[in-house]
Amino acid sequence: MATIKDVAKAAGCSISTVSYALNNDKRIPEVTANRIKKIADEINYLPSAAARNLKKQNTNTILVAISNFGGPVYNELLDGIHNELAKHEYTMVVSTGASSDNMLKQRTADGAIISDINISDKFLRQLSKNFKPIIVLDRSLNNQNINNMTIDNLKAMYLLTQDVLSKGYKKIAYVHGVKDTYDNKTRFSGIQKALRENNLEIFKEYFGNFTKDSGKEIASKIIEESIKPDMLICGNDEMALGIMEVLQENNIKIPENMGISGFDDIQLSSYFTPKLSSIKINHFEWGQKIAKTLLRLLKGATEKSTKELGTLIIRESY
Amino acid sequence: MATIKDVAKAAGCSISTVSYALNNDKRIPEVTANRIKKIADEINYLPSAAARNLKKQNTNTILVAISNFGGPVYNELLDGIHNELAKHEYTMVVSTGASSDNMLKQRTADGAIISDINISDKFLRQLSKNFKPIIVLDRSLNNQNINNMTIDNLKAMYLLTQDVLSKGYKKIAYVHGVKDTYDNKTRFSGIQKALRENNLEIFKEYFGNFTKDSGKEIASKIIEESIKPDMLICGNDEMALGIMEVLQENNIKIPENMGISGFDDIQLSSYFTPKLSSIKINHFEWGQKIAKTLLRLLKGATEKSTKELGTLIIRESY
DNA sequence: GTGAAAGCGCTAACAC
DNA sequence: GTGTTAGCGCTTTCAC
Repeated sequence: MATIKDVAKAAGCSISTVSYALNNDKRIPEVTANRIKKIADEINYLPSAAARNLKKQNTNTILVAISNFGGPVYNELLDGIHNELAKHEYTMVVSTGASSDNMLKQRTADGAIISDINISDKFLRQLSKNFKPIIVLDRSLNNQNINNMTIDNLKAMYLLTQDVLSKGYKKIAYVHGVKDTYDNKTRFSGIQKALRENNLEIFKEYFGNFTKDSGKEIASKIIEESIKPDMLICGNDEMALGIMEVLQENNIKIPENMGISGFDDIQLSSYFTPKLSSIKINHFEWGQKIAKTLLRLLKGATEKSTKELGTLIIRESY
Repeated sequence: MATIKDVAKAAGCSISTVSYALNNDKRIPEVTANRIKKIADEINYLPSAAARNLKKQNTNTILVAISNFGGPVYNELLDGIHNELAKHEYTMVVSTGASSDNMLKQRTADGAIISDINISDKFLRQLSKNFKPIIVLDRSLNNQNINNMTIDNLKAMYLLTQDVLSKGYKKIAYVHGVKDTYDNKTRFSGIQKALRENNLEIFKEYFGNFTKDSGKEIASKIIEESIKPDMLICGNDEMALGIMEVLQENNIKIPENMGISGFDDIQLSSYFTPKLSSIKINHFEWGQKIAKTLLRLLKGATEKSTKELGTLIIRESY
């Protein structure tokens, strides 16, 4: 590995001159700078991030921590964030699980975007003491170094429930995702709010974990029940899809025998028969907004927490 | 930010003792070590990756560079790689576009896994001079520091084509993905090999770019052709899905009027009507294999290039 | 068992 | 315009 010293030797100058030249400092005449750059290139020199980061006390990198790569919701969000960050010469890096912990602890990034319920509030609060801007997408957590930008789950579910009610459904059940998560709780709150305003109560609650498999299990239970709900509002699309699959295999017709709705509007949902009604979030745009906010935070700005609005997509499932 | 110095001061010992204690060096008695660890914790000390990386000349991090987050094929692959790497205390980080370039150049990782055709062979070869193990998944590139682990496209497509032939299809067309990519070329070669062995020739070639939209465009053309193929072998599922959508809208029945096949077996393909026949790759397991190989490479082992086998999934589309 | 000190590869203040 | 040098925060060799 060639270092700045090697370049200096090859160019017959000092390492500071090399450093200046390579960083386009105006004091070095263009001719000299170009000569040095050429030499650096020839001996295959690439600056070491470790040394530079240590000296500059920053990394020019943003970490995005997600709960897993397998889910269908992150893709566009990540592309949106990256799209915006790249415009500003920031490097974006994505991690999950233990890797996120490591990256966060070691301050391998100048800022972080968190969407991983496995990372505890406590850890994040601890971290925020030494780590500048953190934006959380999956919880309501706030302090001088932590901002939250969440989806307006409550409002979206409130609207959806009102629409469901207007279609005449009476026995409305909610299919929970992971119980204590921010998304699940606020989604449920939206339903309850709409129900309450209509002097109704939730007919039944089922408990899943946001996965398709948990939806299937729930559907198996529903099939055996003598008194069934007439509408299932699900915490997300994946559970709704799992439920529909099993229900239909057991000759329960959707929406004739039972209505169902999801949340997220993943791609699959519009291909399923019947097409799933859901709440659509423009994840790409949301990602861009998040990145823009982070960039402002990095510059020292103070930002308010925001809520991203979803739009109700009514298709065939209720 | 607390540094090792602050810990030393607080503990009333030297920084070397702190370093030893924190790294579980056996020379430090457990009592002392625990006391120091507790103090470090109290003052919120976390070691700096930059300093440590600079000193140790490694990062304990693996970079995975992919072409975009939007595609449906990477998810399981990434989870597979991470799953294996995490077992060995490595940090995995994923990047795309310019971020990948930056990470690679700056040696922010000890090794890299590349699946991004936007990164040139030349750049990779250059990089391999200073950067230890690189595994490429999307091309056939080899030198002492670069290994390739690709999908056995040729074999898979050969098998698929033979199956297609056995079903009686005669006018077989190929829908290309991005023309000069390894995946596209080798997939086409597999088809040609099978055709040749049966004294047949490709009936027609269409040119897309692996996206659903390019599939739609191609379908629009096909509709207007007076002499149509009776079978479309597509370079991947996404194009096949796009084609099917448009074809069906125009009353061309699949598989009655025209057969079609994909490659990758993405989740959507089994939900589409008709269900798409494709080549399935177990991306999670493949990811694990890749990580294991990389880990061995990191230890200095020499590895041969490998080809991951796909399995033919015959459903309803031909 | 503990500490002093060198040094990893850079940046930037300062001197000339 | 160019060079000298301190120092970022660690690890590790060498003394004691």
